[in-house]
Formats: sequence, structure tokens, C-alpha cells
Amino acid sequence: MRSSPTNDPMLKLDNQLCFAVYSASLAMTRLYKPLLEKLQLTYPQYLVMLALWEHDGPMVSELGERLSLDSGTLTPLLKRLETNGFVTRLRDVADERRVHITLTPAGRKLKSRAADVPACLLTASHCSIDELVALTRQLQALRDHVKAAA
Amino acid sequence: MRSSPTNDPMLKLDNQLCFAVYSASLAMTRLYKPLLEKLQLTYPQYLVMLALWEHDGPMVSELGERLSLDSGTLTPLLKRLETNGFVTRLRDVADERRVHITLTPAGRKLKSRAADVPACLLTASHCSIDELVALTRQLQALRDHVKAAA
DNA sequence: TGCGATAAAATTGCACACAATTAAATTGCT
DNA sequence: AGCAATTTAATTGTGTGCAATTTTATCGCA
Repeated sequence: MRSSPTNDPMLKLDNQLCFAVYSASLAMTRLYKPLLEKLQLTYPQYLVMLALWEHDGPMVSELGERLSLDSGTLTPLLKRLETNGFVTRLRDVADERRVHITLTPAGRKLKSRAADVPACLLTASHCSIDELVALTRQLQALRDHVKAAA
Repeated sequence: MRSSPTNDPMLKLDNQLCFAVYSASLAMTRLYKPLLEKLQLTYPQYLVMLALWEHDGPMVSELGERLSLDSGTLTPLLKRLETNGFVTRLRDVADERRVHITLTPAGRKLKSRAADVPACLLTASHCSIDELVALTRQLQALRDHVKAAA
């Protein structure tokens, strides 16, 4: 158990924004897991459903842009959502390359059952709504800047 | 492309703190990727190395507690770090259940080459150091509250 | 001393992420 | 019309995350 000879504070784990974001993300996924299991959804599948409840029928690539995920991630995930009866995957008749993702009645029905998922984070966070909104906006700005730089 | 009949703002994707955190985390991982490839590290491997540079020789479970990861994640990751020559995995002589993770000379040497990784995020973020520190602290508090609630 | 309970790491199986490649359809340009 | 370039999704392969189980070692206690 030796301590490092050079002790650069820039490399301390608890000074890393990236680790704070990474570990917060994992912690929130774990918080949601038991709630989402009742809905038969994984956390990324829940995000896809949120996108679809807002805007039904997008192509795989539009969904990918919305969530910053590519077809390598989405294709198998969407097949699982289809297997579970929440979405349909239909080729565009006018352009056979495109696949549109559409909610089934069961998928639409799930929305009301998901309504109390976000509140769970509000309770756990010990923050006010205003604080959470401000934090959300900051992270969105950070994400967008980082995406632009990459 | 229908809009949802009920338009609950609580379920809008861009109002989700969890999605802001999740997508920011993925974006930062992508930002770091080309830098980390030069060091022959993946992003989670980089976090393990940060932990080891601060505190060398922990057991797998201590590392897991530090990073909130379990042996199912860490064991194969550490085997890859060992294969790449950055760490050794050694059974504790006093307690054969324990495995201590120790930096090799090559692993220690990597620290100086990693010194400019965090600065890359600072540049990309368009934020001041003070703002990033404040955001980091907020996310740590959020993570700790969420972990306590789960 | 012996033996059940506990602890630590490894293993197994499933679901992401993502780079790289492939397959198929469409576009654009001559 | 024809054909190369582009677009879209799917596929392949590697590396996480994590639940559940297994393996091995140690501890507690009668």
C-alpha cells in the first residue's frame, strides 16, 4: 500500500469530473433497475421508450442521433423491445433502407406506468426540483460542448 | 411521426437528469478514447489506473468499492491490464482469498503520460476550473445520495 | 478440533457501447 | 440507362456492467 511519489492533484480520482459523471450514471442506473424491471425494461430500453413516447415512428438513425447511440447498439436493443411486444420495426415502403420504430399499444400503455420513475430520483437526490433542473442544464451544455470537441 | 397524446413534461427526455448524466458520460468517454488509445487503456481501465496511482496494492474488493464496480467487472479488466503489463495480480500470503493489485514499473511510468488527459476535458467543456470543480462536487453528492437510497 | 457461516474472487450469462465491416437500397451524375 | 458514391441498417468482435452462482479460504463457536 504505497502512495504515489508524485502526487499530482489533477490525477486524483475524486478530482475527475469524468469519474463523478461516470459513477453518478452507474448509481442512477442501479437506482432505477428495480423500478424498470417491473416494466420489463432495461435502462437503455427505458431511454428509447422515453424518446418514442415523445416522438413515435422515427428511423433507427434518428433515434440514434437523439440518444447518441449507433445501430450496433440500437439494432439488437430494438429487437428485444420488439420481442417483448413494445415496438414494431417496419421497413419504409418508399426507402427500403430505412426501418421505422413504432410503439405498439402495449408500448404506449407502458407510459403511464413509467410516470413515477423520475420522481424516484428526485426523492433520492435530496435536491429541490430547481437544483435538479439547473444540474440537468449544466450537464447538457457540457455534453454538447464535449460532443462538439470530439 | 405522431406526437404523444398525453404530454407529461416529467417524461420528456431532455428533462431527465439521468439522461443528461448518461449521455454526458458517454460523450466524455468518446472524447478520451483517442488519448487513452495512445496509452493502450480503455476508459474503465484508466479509472483503475487513476485509483492505483493514488493508492497502490489494494485488494480487488477495495478497488471495487472505490470505483463502485464488482469482481465480475474487475476480474477480467484486471487480467487485461496484467496481460498488457501494467499491473500484477498476487494472492495475499496471509489470506489466500485476497488478490492484491500492484503497479508494474510500466504501469507507474504510464502516469506521467496520462497527465494531460484531464486537461482535454477542461478545454472541451468551455468551463472554468472553478465551474468544473463545483459541478464535480455536485455530482459526487448526487451519486452518494443515490447510492444511499438504493 | 470440527464444522457451519461468512468472505473474497472468479465464473457464467445477458445486455449494452462501439469500432469496423458488410449488405442492400438509393442518389447523383454523365 | 448505367454505374460509382452515398446512405441506412445489420453484423462481427471486443470490452465493459451486473446478477447469480461457484469455488476456495477463513472465521466463529460449540
